[in-house]
Parts: sequence; structure tokens; C-alpha cells
Amino acid sequence: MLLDLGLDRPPAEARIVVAMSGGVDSSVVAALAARTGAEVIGVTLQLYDHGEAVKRSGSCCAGQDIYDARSVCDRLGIPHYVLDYESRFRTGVIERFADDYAHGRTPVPCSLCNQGVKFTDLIEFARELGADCLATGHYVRREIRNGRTELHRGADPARDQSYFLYGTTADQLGFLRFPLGGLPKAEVRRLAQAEGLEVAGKPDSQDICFVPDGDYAGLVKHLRPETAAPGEIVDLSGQKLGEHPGVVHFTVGQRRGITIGGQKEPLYVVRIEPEARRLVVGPRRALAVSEARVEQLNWIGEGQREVTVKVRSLAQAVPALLEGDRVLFAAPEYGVAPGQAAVIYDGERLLGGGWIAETSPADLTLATAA
RNA sequence: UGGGGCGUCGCCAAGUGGUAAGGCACCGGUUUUUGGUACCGGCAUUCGCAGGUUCGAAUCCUGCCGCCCCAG
Repeated sequence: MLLDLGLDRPPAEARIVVAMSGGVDSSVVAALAARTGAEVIGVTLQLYDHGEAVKRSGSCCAGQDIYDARSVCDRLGIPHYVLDYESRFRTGVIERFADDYAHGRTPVPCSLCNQGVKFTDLIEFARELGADCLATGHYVRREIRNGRTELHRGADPARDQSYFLYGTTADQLGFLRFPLGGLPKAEVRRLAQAEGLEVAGKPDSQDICFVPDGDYAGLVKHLRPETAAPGEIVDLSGQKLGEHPGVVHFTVGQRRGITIGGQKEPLYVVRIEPEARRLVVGPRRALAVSEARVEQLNWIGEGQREVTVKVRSLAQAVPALLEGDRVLFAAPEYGVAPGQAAVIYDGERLLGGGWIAETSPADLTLATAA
């Protein structure tokens, strides 16, 4: 497979920076870029350095993964830089992750990381290196249509990562390249093998990369002890049903962990009131939301108003009407959690998105709690 | 210490002679570069305890224990 990154210069004169996590995807990007004859520079961000996290398969950007990225670069005969971004990752991603829980929100750290550390700081670094572009292993497509640069979902629906990249600005998009966006994952692994990359069989990353052993609550508790303070669980009318071990363990729409039995139907977290350390729970129908207000909207579309919106990474994009900073769902949407991203599409094309700040219940007769 | 009612998995609850439904909770798995959701699977050899009747009892009988209500 021969890569065409659509650069202004012929490959032989171009300089390409590749963001390398140490995983299969970005390694393949580096290999494909190197084949074009361009000058390729691999860059890996060191984002954190927990003793345990780095041994986990599925982590990225620390310890073993940095070593893997370096090995790939050695094999490809390209230079490899490691940037120490631990400090800015801590303030830009981890601290905000903890803050969100402290405020009863449910964060999307992957989006924060992409927007900040990767697409702001790393792009700046690549530009300083005089690069023509920054290539990454994300499964999204950059398409030129009618002279416009658009961002589309990855061709492999099971791998599409556009949800986490909604914050990409037009300026960033001009500089970014996503060579894997049109490929299925299986093909990427085949390419890795064909290139003889030792990471070809490495497991996919998953979960929150900076959380050792998946215990995100443990990390948040450490940073924001108040999130581990016990409190009341109340129903929609304010009646106490039980107690919870700390708001950090819950998110809007969550069912498990409430530990209240004897009900006719399951209880879900409807609302989190961190200042009162209170959890408001109710039946599934109380989760129905008719609209959401978003903050810090990023927009790379035109004037589209009839759109589809994803309120969580694995959700279906559902029809909605865009009105300023409000998303009006065509049909009630369930489990819309403040802190998550509302990501806006026009078919396959990503138009932008924002953080969900607040939601309006679809069934007002249920929202009676004080 | 008169009368009435009840005691089935952590919770709610079916089952009144034929060999323990279901829901909630919990646990496990699947899915997944966020948290969740959803889906699939698991979860009482035993029915407050002890006897008895019966081929056979959670279901009938006796006693005891515990809880609730009414009346004193």
C-alpha cells in the first residue's frame, strides 16, 4: 500500500512527523510514511509513569510502549523523539478528569487528551520541527470535498474514533493526516505483519490509559477525597432509599452499584448532586432526555441544523436539531450524562461537538425532586 | 400471654399435597481507546425450628421460637 498524504511537496522533499503511541496503529502509520520516501520522524509522548500502568497491556504512552515505539523507529531507520508531557498531561487531562467527578460530571479523558496534549501541543512541536504534517493512527478520515477539508468517521464502523476527535479545529485538520481511516483493523494488523513490526500482535488499547488496573475511582479518590464521601440515595421525590459510598462511583445512566433491591424495576442514576453528596435515582423512563445544552462547542461544519448526535462513544448517532448551544433530540435519548461529549454529524461527516453541560428531562412529571 | 395475621434466596414475592415462578440486588462473561448502557449466563436439594400424617409436604396436624396488628 502506497500512502498519499496529499502534501504540497513531493514526498522526497517532505518531512512527516508521526505520533507514535507504541501500538500497532501508529507503528503502521510510521512504516507507511517511511515508504513514501519522505523524511519521517517518530514522536512519542511520555504522559505518565505509573509502575503498574506501564506493565498493563492496553496502556499507551509510557514505559514499555515508549520502548516499543523506539524499536519500530529503529527498524524503520527513522529518528525517534520522546517528549516529556507528563506535567501538561497531568494538569490538562488527569486533573480535569478528577474535577469532573468532583462536580458530578462524567469526563471523557480521551477527548481532552486529543484536543490538548496531542492536537495542540504536539502539533505545535511538529510545526516547530518544520514538518509538513502530523500523521496519527486514529481511525477517522480526512476528506477534501468541494475544496473543503472535512473530517469523516473511520470506514470501519467498529473502529471509528471520531467521537473522541470532535474537538479538532479546522486549523488542526489542515495539518493532520489519518492514513488508517479508510482501513479495517484487520488490514492494519496485516500491514504490521507485512512490515515485520514486532508490535503486530500487540493487544488493542482500551480503558483509560492512565489508570492502573482499571480502578479509576481509586485515582479520583486520591486526587479529590471528597468524591469518596458517603451520602444519601434518594428517589425522584426526595425520599431516602439508601446510602452510597461516594459519588465517584457513579455516573448518570448507571444501573449497577446502587445496591438497592426489592424494586419492581431497576433503578438508574438520574442525577448527581455533588455538593449535597446526593444521588438521585429513578426508573429508566426518568432517564429520557429531550434536549441538552453544550459548552465549548467546536464547529467545523457550515450551517447544518438537522444533524445526528452521539452522546457517548458507543451510542448510535440519533437525529437532532441544533439550536445555538442546544441539541434538541428528535426522540428521547437515554443516559445523557453531563461531562460527556455531544458529537455532531451529518451522515458520515463530523461537524463538531461540545461538552454536555445540562439536560432537560423528556417527562417533566417525573422531575419532582427538590 | 384474649383475639387475629405472618414467617419461602440479601430485598420484594408466587406457590394450599406431587416434588421451590418471577422481579430487584449481587457475581461472571460478551461488547468497547471514556464512564456507563445493553445482552448472555450464574445465583434457595430448600421453604423460622422440631416432631408427626402421607407413596410423597413449603403446602395437612402438633409443639416451640420470632415478628406484626387489634383489644386490655
